[in-house]
Amino acid sequence: MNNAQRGLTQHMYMGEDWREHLQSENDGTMRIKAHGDMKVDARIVTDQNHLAKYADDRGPEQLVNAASLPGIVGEAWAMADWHFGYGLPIGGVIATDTEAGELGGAISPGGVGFDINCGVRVLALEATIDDIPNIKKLGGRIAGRIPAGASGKGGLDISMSDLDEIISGGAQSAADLGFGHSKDLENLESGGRLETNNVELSTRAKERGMRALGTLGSGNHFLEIQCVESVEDNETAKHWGLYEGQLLAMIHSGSRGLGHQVCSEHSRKLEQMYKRDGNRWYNENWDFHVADRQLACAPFHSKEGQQYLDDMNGAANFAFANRSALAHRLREVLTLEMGIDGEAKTLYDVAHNIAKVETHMIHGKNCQCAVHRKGATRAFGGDQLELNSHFKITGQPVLVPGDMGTGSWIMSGPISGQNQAFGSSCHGAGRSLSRTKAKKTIDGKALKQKLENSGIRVHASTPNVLSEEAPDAYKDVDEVIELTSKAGLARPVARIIPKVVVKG
DNA sequence: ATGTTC
Repeated sequence: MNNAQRGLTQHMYMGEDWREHLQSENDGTMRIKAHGDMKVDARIVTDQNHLAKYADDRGPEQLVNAASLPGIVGEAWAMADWHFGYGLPIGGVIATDTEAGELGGAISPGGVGFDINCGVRVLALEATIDDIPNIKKLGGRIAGRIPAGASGKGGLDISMSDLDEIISGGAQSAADLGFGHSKDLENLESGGRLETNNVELSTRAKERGMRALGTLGSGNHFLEIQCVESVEDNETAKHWGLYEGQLLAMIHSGSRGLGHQVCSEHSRKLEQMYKRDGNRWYNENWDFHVADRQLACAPFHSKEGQQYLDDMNGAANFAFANRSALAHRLREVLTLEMGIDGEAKTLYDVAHNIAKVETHMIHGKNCQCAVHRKGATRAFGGDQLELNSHFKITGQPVLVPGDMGTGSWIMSGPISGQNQAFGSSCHGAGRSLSRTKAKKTIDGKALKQKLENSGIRVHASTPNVLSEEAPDAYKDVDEVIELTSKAGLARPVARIIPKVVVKG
């Protein structure tokens, strides 16, 4: 039985009761007042109109379930691109008090997701579209250099000791191995490295990692050469060196099979530690109840909680190194084709599937939290100590991929202070059609032709991935950005359109 | 998301 099937047979939902507890906040969000087992209110970045469009999506039920997690604080959030996921909806943000109860509040693999440290890196080129002599040729060269798809071929040749270095050292280790510049590091979330104490990855997880460094993966992962279409915030764009007509490269990838293996093993182990108790699930060692077995969790300070945190951080480090390796491969092509390699500077690199220990103000008091962001981008204010001082007067760049036909956005966190969603923002447009439904209804070949007619070069490993990832399979990214902005989570800086799309 | 089923 795979994870999805295991989940489907064992989860338990609270149904549609939440609709009776729903109220509009008229600030780009709606609130579900705590009821039943909920310990906190839930907030969805949406409005009546937007919510009605996705009435079939069971994400809000999952958010209600998450609001009963042990040690949860503040509110359980869903970003504007939310949709149904494993346990917690994609777009979910939950924070638990690491010091709640005897061993601390919950840390949950399902609250992070399978692709640990899936994230986005943007490189800013010192070039415009007119500087590319032959975009078709460039697209072909990039597609030839960047392995994409589920084949698992084309990873960089590394030794087991290289892999161990990467798991503990992240992007720094990738730079040491010759993949990427060390000057990029200050523009990566957490410097491209999360602290690990005692990572114990399985042989299988490591085997999957050995083959995958420098590969894009499939599904919604991509590499795009993009063009800044419009600047919405002149001052911020100028400070970041962005201008209309400029070329960017956006890399969207994660920890590949290694992270998937880590999530599978920990969620499986924890799920087995919960037994049915009425319509909930119970672990008597920790006296923890969860509404959905897919939200199986351990206390933050328990052996199991700390081991997940360590292994997750190791997988996150692999993902940072993977995006470094992908950027390195891209720079090699740009050098060859355009002679502009080293000038492709890293604007930023940010995770959108991760749990991090952060301090946040809860009811007027500082609280150390395990912030789970699952399909949610960190969006820190400029005064947060972790950020490169370059972002002090703007806030952190928030990189939001849209879909391959419409465009993407670069936003910014607040100039100072933290937003109300634990310093988080949306991570994309959000799916509106399931992969299965998209495959059935969208003709991949016709879509490729349509995109190419509108000036977008598309390289995809299979026609199916085009159907699954078609613009029509996604929500309207501009509407998602507008709601995010209205809720005060992040502010739009620039809208970006694709020129070359490489997809798995 | 995923060597797309342990």
